[in-house]
Amino acid sequence: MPLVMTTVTTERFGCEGCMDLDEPLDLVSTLESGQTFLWSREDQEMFSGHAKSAPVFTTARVHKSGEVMVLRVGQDDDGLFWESTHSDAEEYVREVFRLNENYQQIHQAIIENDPNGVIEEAIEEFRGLRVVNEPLFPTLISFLCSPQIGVEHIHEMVQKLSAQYGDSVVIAGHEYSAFPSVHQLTGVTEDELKELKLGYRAEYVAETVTAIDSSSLPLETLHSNPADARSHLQEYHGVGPKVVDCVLLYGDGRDSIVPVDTRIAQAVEEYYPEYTELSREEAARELEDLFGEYAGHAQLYLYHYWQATG
DNA sequence: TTCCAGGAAATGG
DNA sequence: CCATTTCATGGA
Repeated sequence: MPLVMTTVTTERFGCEGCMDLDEPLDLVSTLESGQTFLWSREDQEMFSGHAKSAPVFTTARVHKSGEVMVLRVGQDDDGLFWESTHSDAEEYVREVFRLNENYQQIHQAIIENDPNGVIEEAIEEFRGLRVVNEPLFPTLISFLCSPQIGVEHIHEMVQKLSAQYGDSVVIAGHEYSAFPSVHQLTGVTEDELKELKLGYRAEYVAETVTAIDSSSLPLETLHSNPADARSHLQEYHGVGPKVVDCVLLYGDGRDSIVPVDTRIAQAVEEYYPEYTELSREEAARELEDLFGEYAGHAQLYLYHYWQATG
């Protein structure tokens, strides 16, 4: 189990840039609402020369060169700023936050398909909330850890997995760890995972990692087989109907998928009562039919809207 | 102490 | 096939 530990002596990450945003982006609601658990809010000032009122978020992940890339983002009135160990970090930022998407078009599509106007209200209230586009494997393991616990607790588990088994770098005395690869998690026992307080989810993670590792096809091939991605993922121990939908929406860029959890089920009862009698799986497929190509975004706005009102 | 937090597997009808 | 129970953990 190779653990890469690189010490970088520079005070700063070395590279930085900024982007004007065509559409609003709310980092807090986007990164702290249970879509992704790969970013951490850092209690420190914004980097060089920018306002320090807004929160700053940091992640570490494996760069395409194989090195660990640390990436930090923050906002002020001038736009979205980033600093990183790697000069091409903007590509990663654009991918995660879908900065190249036309959000007016996405919003218009789901508003037009909504029979009762809730989605339009939710978009108004949560302007800047976006569906993230994160890597597949970390997203799968994250949501394997998600049943019956809160967002903060899931985040803790994911950060512990990263610190324990992932590659890391040290910058100015702070260690940043990327989420481990399939290979790095292969062979980790259920007991070791329970020491990280995964509880009964340790069994899910251990068995799923083993299954992926021993499969002849890499996990990423799911992206080119969207038709049977759902049934394939659900063969993994611990991956049920809701987890698989989260993985497809947040970890495979499939905008039309509608995960239905307890909160969405409550929102359906309130705003789409014609689906109340259906199972969650059936309701999910009906909502996808209703909202169309960008139904997953409608789900995210509805999730927040119902949290705020209920 | 009890209840709940972005559920899923195992069991019993 | 559907409904019920059980599964660890931490925080309120």
